[in-house]
Amino acid sequence: MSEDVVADRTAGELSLGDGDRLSLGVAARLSRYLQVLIQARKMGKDTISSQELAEYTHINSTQIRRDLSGFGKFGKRGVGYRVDSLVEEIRRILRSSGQHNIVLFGAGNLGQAIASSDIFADHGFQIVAIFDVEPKLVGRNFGEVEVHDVADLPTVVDEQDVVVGVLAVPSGAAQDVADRLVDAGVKIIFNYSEQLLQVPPDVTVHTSSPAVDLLYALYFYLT
Amino acid sequence: MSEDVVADRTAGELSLGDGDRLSLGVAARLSRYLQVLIQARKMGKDTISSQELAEYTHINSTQIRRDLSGFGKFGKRGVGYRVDSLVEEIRRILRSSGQHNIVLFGAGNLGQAIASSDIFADHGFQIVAIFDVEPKLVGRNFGEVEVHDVADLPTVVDEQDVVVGVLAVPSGAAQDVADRLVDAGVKIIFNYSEQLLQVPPDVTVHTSSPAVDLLYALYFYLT
DNA sequence: TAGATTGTTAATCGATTAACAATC
DNA sequence: TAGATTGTTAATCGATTAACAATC
Repeated sequence: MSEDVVADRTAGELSLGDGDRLSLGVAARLSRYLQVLIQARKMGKDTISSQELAEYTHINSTQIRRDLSGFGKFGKRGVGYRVDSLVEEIRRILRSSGQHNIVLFGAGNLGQAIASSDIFADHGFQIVAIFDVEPKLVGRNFGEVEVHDVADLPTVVDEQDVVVGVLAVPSGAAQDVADRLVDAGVKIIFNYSEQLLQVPPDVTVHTSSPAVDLLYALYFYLT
Repeated sequence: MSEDVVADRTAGELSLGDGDRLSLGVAARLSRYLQVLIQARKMGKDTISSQELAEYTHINSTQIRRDLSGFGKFGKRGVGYRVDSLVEEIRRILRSSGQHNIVLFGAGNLGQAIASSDIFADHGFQIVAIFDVEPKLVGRNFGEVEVHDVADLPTVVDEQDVVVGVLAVPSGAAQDVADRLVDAGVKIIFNYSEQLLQVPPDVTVHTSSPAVDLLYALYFYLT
């Protein structure tokens, strides 16, 4: 099932079933619903109302019902949405039902924290390898993932169909590592450093920015 | 200057100079411009065009010029914006020129990574204390910040005017720590765990969700 | 002058919200 | 039945974009 999506893409297929591409806004919101739903499921919740989803996502409840009803009648009036089935529906819509292999660069504090947590695994992202320039770390394991030598990067990316690279290295090393990831064929870079990265147009960089999020939250507290 | 803002707020003042509150969208975008500008400044850039800002933020360049021109004529035609002065202008608009004291909870891998990095310091957030339930860690220093005993939390929050608490603890401990932070008087919680947190209505929770961001980026890669 | 880039307009599109009938 | 919550409409508001004169 899930491999088909990747296979289709490789084959140049664009229309994968449901027709048109989602708008940026809808895709972003569906992703957030999914996060809350997965967590709610972990907590043993069977059903959830649009109102509850609104509280956790800070998205208006009417907007949530509107977004969901655009794809089908997933809810039950007077009850809410079944958590289980809604997770599956949204995954189907986002084409994220499958497993995706990712690589992690940097085995310092941050890299270890990421490797040991299940934040990525919970959403279908499997870390297949950690890379670090420090030879002493090569061969060690963090959270069941082995640290590999940098030289293995192209092989791993190629053989394991890796599309995403997570960058957990100091700012000074970020551009160099990004270049290596691009050369190896990675198409999405998740940047935990603050460095502004230069990449070719077919590569997407997403920079994590907790302080910016905080600034934003603080503005609304201060006003 | 900057302390006045906080002081005003404490005194219940709402109108701080420029008049109306920004819309959610404008505030979010200005925060992102600021992040890129600060980084660009570090890299020694003097001026930046709306086109360059667009590349780094993924926000349309017309939108950027529009956002900025709403507050004044900050740019120079044919040249772009001066990085230095634009940083100051946006900080003024966002009322974030000052320093804000924050506390960090959790001195594990993630907590140490946060304490040692300057991602928060660069944006005017100073970590005044780290807390951890593990007594062995109390008294140790990470990145010039000392680990305190949990019992000191209320005092630190009160004496240092702490509004923001950063949560870098395992999911299982997150709700308990959130409760402590709320009791101590923290108003904004930055949650790095996946736990869905229950807080009073006057407290804002922001949950970090790298996997969700990735899901979203991947959707646009797959389609 | 020539090239670049801002500031601004106008037109379109999508997001947001309140309200409420349908129905579990 | 009574209460709750969805699905949907209609009306408004803000975001987005192309285009271009102004001007550095």
